[in-house]
Amino acid sequence: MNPKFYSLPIEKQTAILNAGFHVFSQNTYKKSPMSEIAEAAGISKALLFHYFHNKKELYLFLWDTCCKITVEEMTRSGAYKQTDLFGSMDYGMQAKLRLMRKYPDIGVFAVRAFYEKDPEVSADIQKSMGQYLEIHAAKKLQNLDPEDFIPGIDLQMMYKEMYWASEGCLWEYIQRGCMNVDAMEKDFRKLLDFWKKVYLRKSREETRDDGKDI
Amino acid sequence: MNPKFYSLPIEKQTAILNAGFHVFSQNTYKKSPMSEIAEAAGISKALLFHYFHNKKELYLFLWDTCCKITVEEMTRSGAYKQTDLFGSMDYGMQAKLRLMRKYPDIGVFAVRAFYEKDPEVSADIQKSMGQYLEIHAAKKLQNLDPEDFIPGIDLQMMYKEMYWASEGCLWEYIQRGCMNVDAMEKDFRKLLDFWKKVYLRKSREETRDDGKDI
DNA sequence: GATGAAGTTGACCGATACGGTTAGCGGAGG
DNA sequence: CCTCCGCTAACCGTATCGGTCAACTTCATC
Repeated sequence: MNPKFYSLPIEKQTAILNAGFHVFSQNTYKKSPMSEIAEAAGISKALLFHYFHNKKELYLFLWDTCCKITVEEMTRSGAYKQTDLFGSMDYGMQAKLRLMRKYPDIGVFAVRAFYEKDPEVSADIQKSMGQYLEIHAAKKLQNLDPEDFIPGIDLQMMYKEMYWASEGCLWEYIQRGCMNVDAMEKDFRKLLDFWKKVYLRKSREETRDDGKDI
Repeated sequence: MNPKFYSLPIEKQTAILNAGFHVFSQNTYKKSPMSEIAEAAGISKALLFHYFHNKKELYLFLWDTCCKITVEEMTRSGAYKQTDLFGSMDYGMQAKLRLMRKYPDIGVFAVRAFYEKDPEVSADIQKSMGQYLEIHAAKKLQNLDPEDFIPGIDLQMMYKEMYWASEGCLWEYIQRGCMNVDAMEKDFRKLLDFWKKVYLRKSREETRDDGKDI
């Protein structure tokens, strides 16, 4: 990959990145033409080939930057430092939203690349995964105090359920095509509030008096 | 579309359907070649063109059968007749699982087709949507008795959250590529049990004694 | 304003893949 | 033996692909 890419104005750099993310997120690796990427980025195909020797190199570069960017944003958000569960979820969510605002298709690109089966790239993708995978660990659960939550609740299940719900919400926006990040943030925040009210013991105590009949 | 398609042995019919669902779910309409569909169905391209005059006809046929099949399965499941929320969710889930067992890619195909932008087919897709859209209505919420649930809970939010969680769970399987429907059913059932325990008032009453301290 | 380096592109190349057609194979039924 | 019918290999004209290259623009330097 040509280092001159980095001396491009940043808007053009992200334009190229986003064009790549977009095209590769819509189709298989083999069915994603370089010409389409160039057009989406607003440059000529020849220039795209000037920055990246071939399609494979561009693809793997996109994958690498995708991973790097995500990890950076997540660690920088402080989501991993926070000990409070909902707090760290909030920070993590904000980091994700910031990412999607700058790179609308990075999420879909990531999952497609991860499950890409084309032998020309799949091996390299899987090989580079080792470094990034353990970060997402769900060890969050280990240092949770059950006393904070409503009695008898399965904390692992609760966490899984919250993860799925936020993923489901996210996919609803993704599928729609146009990424309205502001509306997404509102929805996520409503989810967080809902969970706090339902799962946390303290907030339950406050409203418990209403329901002591029967 | 050639009516002789229907006189094929049913396994071959579903093989062709699934091949179409699969290929069209992986790529854009334009980037999904008929040859690939034929190969996935285990027949020659020429024969595929014998049953469907051209690509567009096959695509719209797939879309129509997709809608028809789904509506049939959902109404037949009794999910719409049930008045109990979790019961109807259970039935609906079972119907969905039955569908995905028979047509593993029908879900992804449906969303991709719905948001397909290719002018050759998008208009026809959108036109035929009118008939099917109102069925999915969330009027379930109207005849829910708040007394059944824990006090102070936002029922609409609860329903949305449950919907998102099941979608998120489903997408996790879908993205992985291989569709392990049995594992999916287990996960869904665990979700349902979890929700019942957390949201329903009755089940909360039973476990409340454990947590009356402070 | 001449010069040269750097940035950028339209046009091109060989190969392949596409949607769709057709001639013909093989088997069953008369 | 003929004929119908399910089915396919091979084919056709065209479009598209990854990748290259010569030439054009831009712009700083002298």
